[in-house]
Amino acid sequence: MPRHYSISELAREFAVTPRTIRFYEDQDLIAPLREGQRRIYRPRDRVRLKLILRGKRLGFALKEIAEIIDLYDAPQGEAKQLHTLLERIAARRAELEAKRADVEAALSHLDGVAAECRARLSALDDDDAGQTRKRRPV
Amino acid sequence: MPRHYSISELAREFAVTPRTIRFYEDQDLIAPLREGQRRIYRPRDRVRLKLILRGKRLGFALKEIAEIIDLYDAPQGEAKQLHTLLERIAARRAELEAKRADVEAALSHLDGVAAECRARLSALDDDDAGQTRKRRPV
DNA sequence: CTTTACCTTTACGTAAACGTAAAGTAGATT
DNA sequence: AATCTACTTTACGTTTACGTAAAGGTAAAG
Repeated sequence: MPRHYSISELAREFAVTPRTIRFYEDQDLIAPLREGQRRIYRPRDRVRLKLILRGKRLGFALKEIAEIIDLYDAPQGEAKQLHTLLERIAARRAELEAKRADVEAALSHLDGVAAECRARLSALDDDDAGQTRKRRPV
Repeated sequence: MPRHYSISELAREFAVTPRTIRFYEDQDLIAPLREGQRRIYRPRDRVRLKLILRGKRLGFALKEIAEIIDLYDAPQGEAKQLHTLLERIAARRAELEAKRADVEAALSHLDGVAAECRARLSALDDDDAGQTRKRRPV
């Protein structure tokens, strides 16, 4: 595994444009090293990008994603800070569980429609059978 | 339960503005009746709005949501159409399962951070105990 | 030495999803 | 009759998340 990546390497891997990655940097979501003028992305930068894109797929805004990522690489500090960190993690957990509930609801709704769809299909088959006997019933 | 709703009633219930609901109508996502000039929303319109908002929470664009909703109230038609409908449903299902996987990954990642956080806390407690004996260990 | 392949910054453009104001309508209330 | 209250349309404004040139730097290849 390479120690670091160029911007277009990362762009290719995650199917985004370099512009997108530079934009995330501009929004302080990622902070690659520089080698002269060029950006050098370490594995941890790659992980951050991955987290950003996952957050996007789940419908989080970049600002929210920034807060979420901050949770990940901030587990330093005193006991009090660790406690507030745990609270913020719990809040994010709740958001994610809500999203999971939404996904489950959407899935079961979709399954319901599919079931009805298949029912209509078998009804059509039955009609067909009653008239022409061409298809076998389910 | 009321047979129908005004736009501001729906807006209140779902915590959006009337403007938002009118916008969805402009985008052909919803089509209320009219009583003179006023919009009248039936229960099915309310359900549609609910589906729209759920789609939004999951990060779908309004155009995608339009296609998804079309799946729901289109289960009419011939066998061939029903088959292509089933295929499109399967495609949406795959998208939703991918989203669910993303949610699960994010949740377990978050749990990992929380665990590390608690570990650091107990380490701090241990240090404390070794020095002052004030807190009990976990 | 020039071309090629990447990279850089700067900056204006754009699509999506509404926000917000303006100006008017229509029914209920005082 | 006048004033609310809730609705309407029209239209320009705004934020987010990039797209898309434009103009230039740098190192390797031909």
